[in-house]
Amino acid sequence: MFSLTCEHGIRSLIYLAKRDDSSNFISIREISNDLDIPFHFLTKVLQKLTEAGIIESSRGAKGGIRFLKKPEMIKLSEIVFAIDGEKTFSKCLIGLNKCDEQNPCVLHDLWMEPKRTVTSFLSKSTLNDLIIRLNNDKTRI
Amino acid sequence: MFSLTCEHGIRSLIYLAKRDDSSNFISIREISNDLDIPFHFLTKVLQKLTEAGIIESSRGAKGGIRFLKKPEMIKLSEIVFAIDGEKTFSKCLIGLNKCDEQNPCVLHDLWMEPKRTVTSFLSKSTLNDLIIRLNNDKTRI
DNA sequence: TTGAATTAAGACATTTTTATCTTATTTAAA
DNA sequence: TTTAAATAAGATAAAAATGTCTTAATTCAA
Ligand code: FES
Ligand code: FES
Repeated sequence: MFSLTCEHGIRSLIYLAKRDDSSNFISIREISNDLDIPFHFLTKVLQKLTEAGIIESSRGAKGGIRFLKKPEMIKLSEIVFAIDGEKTFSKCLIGLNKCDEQNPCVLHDLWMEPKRTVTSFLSKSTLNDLIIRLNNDKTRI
Repeated sequence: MFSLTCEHGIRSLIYLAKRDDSSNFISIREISNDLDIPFHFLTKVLQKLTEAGIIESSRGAKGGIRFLKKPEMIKLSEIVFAIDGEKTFSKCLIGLNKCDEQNPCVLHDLWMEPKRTVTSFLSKSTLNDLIIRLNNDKTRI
């Protein structure tokens, strides 16, 4: 559903939201260790989120990343769009060049409703909505 | 959402269902030309569908592929599972090793409903449900 | 001011996906 | 029986995604 890169990005931000004291930077090395994501791969994933203005980074001692936006304002859809691209869920299911009412493929009409529930899930869910679930100690990142 | 391979598979079967006279084989070269899919790539895609028992193939003159099952019995989910794998929509959204009520990730609960609408769309839609939409001449494969 | 810690950036390697090419096998019909 | 037509299968190539390594730049604190 999402690229591996995107999965790493989502998990990192959930981790960050859980740990966030909103003033200090959290080191990428630490995220990498705790979430078991290859360090150098992760730095590149997080650079995308930095470019997207979701987080900011600082080099050097005490460096790392922290939120630019508040976790209650960061929607899952922003993260997915920043990493996998804006068109992630608006492309035609069978890869035709356009996807709209004027140019429907055979799947188009039937796909609209499930598509709506997916995109609404992504655009309604914020990082805060997600981390509260960590109160249940079964729940994993 | 689907791999390109899977998109090609779905489009080919829709094309086949539209053309099917159920007794003759339709040549892969023809499908390749009409749907603008690279021929040798397409033969491999269709081999997966043959292995899955959805279609059968015949070599030689007058060869090609035809349905083994009736199009009204072939669900979109079968095609997707045959090509992209059984777990295409049952894997954890953020890539954790398990996805069930006993091992939920932070997204799990919120994902269940949109996931249900997607999987139900795939398991309810048969090839026949799709090709009737081709009566509308706007509709494309 | 220097050194240690840390991310940025770019080169490189590996794996997976997508695409092409060649040869073998099968089928139908002349 | 021979030939043309077609898919099967396997080798190879190209592109994209994933993963690693090295060097540069930056930051903090001793
Ligand atoms: S045109 Fe194919 S899903 Fe909309
Ligand atoms: S455990 Fe992650 S979606 Fe179910």
